[in-house]
Amino acid sequence: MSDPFDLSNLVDASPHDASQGAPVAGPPYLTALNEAQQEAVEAVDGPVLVLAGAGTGKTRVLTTRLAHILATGRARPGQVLAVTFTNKAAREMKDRVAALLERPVEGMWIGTFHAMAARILRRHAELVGLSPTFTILDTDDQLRLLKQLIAAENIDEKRWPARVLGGLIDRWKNRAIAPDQLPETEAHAFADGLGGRLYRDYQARLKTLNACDFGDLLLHCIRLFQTEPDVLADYHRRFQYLLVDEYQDTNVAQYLWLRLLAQAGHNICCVGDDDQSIYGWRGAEVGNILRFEEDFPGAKIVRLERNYRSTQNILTAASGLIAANKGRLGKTLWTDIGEGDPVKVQGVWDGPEEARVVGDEVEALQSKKISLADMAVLVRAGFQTREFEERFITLGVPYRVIGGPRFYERAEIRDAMAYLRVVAQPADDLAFERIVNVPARGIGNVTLQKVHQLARAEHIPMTAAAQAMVESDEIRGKARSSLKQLLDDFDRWREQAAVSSHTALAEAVLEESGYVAKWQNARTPDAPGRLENLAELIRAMAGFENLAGFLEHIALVMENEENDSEEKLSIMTLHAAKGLEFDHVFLPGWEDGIFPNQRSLDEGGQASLEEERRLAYVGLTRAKLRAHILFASNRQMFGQWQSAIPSRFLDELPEGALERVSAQGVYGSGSAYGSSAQYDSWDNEKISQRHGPGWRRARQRGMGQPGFGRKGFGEAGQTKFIDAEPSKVVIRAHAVSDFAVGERVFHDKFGYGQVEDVDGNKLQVNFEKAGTKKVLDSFVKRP
DNA sequence: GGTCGCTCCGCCATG
DNA sequence: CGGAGCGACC
Repeated sequence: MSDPFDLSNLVDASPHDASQGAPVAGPPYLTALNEAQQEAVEAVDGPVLVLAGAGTGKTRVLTTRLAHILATGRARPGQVLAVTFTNKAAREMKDRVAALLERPVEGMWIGTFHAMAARILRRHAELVGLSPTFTILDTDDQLRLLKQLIAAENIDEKRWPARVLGGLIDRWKNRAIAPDQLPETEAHAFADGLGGRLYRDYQARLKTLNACDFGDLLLHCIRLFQTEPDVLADYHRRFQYLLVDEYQDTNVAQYLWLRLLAQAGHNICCVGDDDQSIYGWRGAEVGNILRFEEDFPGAKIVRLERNYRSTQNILTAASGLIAANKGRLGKTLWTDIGEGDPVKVQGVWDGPEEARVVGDEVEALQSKKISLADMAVLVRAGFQTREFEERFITLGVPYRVIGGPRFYERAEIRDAMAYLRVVAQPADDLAFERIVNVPARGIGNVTLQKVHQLARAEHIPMTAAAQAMVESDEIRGKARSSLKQLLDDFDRWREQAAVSSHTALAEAVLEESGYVAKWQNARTPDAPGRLENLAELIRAMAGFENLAGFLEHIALVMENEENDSEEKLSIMTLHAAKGLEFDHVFLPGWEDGIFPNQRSLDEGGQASLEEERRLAYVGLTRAKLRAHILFASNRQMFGQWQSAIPSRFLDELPEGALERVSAQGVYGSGSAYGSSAQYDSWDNEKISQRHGPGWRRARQRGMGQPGFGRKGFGEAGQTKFIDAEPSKVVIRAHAVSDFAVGERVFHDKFGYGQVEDVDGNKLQVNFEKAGTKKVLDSFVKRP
């Protein structure tokens, strides 16, 4: 056989000429790229920032660049490090590089930041005080640990919830702040100043448990690089080329990690789009991408602005929207795909109606032989998926929710994993606690507390403490015999682990522990599904060499894998949709409070509003052929009806790229609310004919949009227009309600109430039955 | 120790 | 409204 990595077939006679810009016909994979893309691929030496707008072939550039580096012999697969944010992106990159090279790629370091950091950390765990078998805790383990610590400090967990502390620690770690570096002011953010101490306690506990949380994977790695120059130098030699996807989403820790690795060769290529930075809430620093040239002097910047994905109307709408943001690097996307259909903006009565409209349209598309795989519903928040699921179930439309509960988050999987973790690592107290009485074997809270106490006092793992207590007389009766049985079982499984395969071991553990029997005997309807999941777990294990490798995979990678190939419509959050594209995209819930999200606005102000706007931009630019935005007048939240106001983003969309569609009485005519008009005008075609073209004509005459959205609300409102800067017109500030504070009003849904505050055309009304709510003045009338 | 039913709280996005 | 968590009761 020839060299297993002989790539000469991919490269023309003189491979290195490509970098010299010699006018030879490049390798075939290069000629398929446009000029900017080629530039990004061929600039292999020195730092490069590729500003890749949505749909400009970013992934193609990344993968081609990787293939190019390998094919020209600049590096062997093991000398390239490529990091992404999601497992999906990593997988795609692997697959596409393999496709380009026409062979599977092995030995390449392609994966998420966390997976790559974990891989490095495993090799040098002792240097940061861990053993190489360290456990990676997920959020659930983390939470239980924090609860214990909070209880140990006699802090009221009701007042200072563990999840809040978890969130704080997470943010500190995103910013690479160790407990001893925590500023006093930050420590005070939790339990009157105990935050810092709890953070320290937590890190100490992790160490005794030989465990890491997600943030630690990067932080330990950074510390390793900083304190062990030899190790770092080794990685400098190893990684000749670095590639970073979605650079705009890197946080401080990831940035430091990258900088340390890129210190030597500077062959770093970062790809990103500041307009798609949507992870500020988890510590992403847009500053990283804006600062790239300073960080890497002499960096080459390549802009990808030719969009291959969307129609001109979609791009116009998206560009118009994002133009309202400040502090952008600035890009102008263009396409020659053609104008396409206008972006549809539709107001509906309420949430169920919204789902119905989308469902109807999906069926209409289906009847035109359009595949469900080419359609997606993109929502702002997870809870919004429900109404669509219900509707699609009713209609019999196959769908999948992407990013729902993960496989490994299911209780039965976590239980099974806990057993295996204790086998692999006896010091894993969290896992031990989880399964010590699952299935129930008479080891109650009292026994557990005793074990806990001894373990703490002696600084030994709980399994060791339990062993000691079984041998002494401290525990009696059933608890003692059960505990002894369990510990003996673990001893036996550990012996077996040395001799049999990990799948056989897992089967034995689940069987002999009585865990399978627990579900077999359960008479609940979910039991068969859980058993099936356990079987799936064993099947998934078969693909791994050993138990350790599998546990790592589960902790970092495992996703809900659908093995059926049926075409389905996708429902997912906007965050999950980044990087994807669909012919037909539905964007429901464009209402102030939902999108932009109120909590985001409350916490982050202007910066958050801009991030929300980028999210809207991401949503629109997922669409290839058609985008359909919806908003509802009434929305049920926490089981209560709320009236809703159209998203301010709707005002920012350039009119020329839109088709506004709205049922009369829903939005548009203040007086029609509550009249019969709303019931007879659901037919979209009819409404469109009746109102849509009229609005567009009106707009073209420079008249604004009578009868639509905020701008038209309230007959008393004065609509002003500033021609020079249409996108900056703040009409709502001028729309003044003629209701006065103190006035008694009537609302169809909420009944009678008293006006407490007037803000433009928005009223704050204290309703007698429904309490204080914000409503638009057009929704109430004088009694 | 397990189960039922009550209360409370959330619904922003993630590896 | 729905799920988690907790106390009362079996």
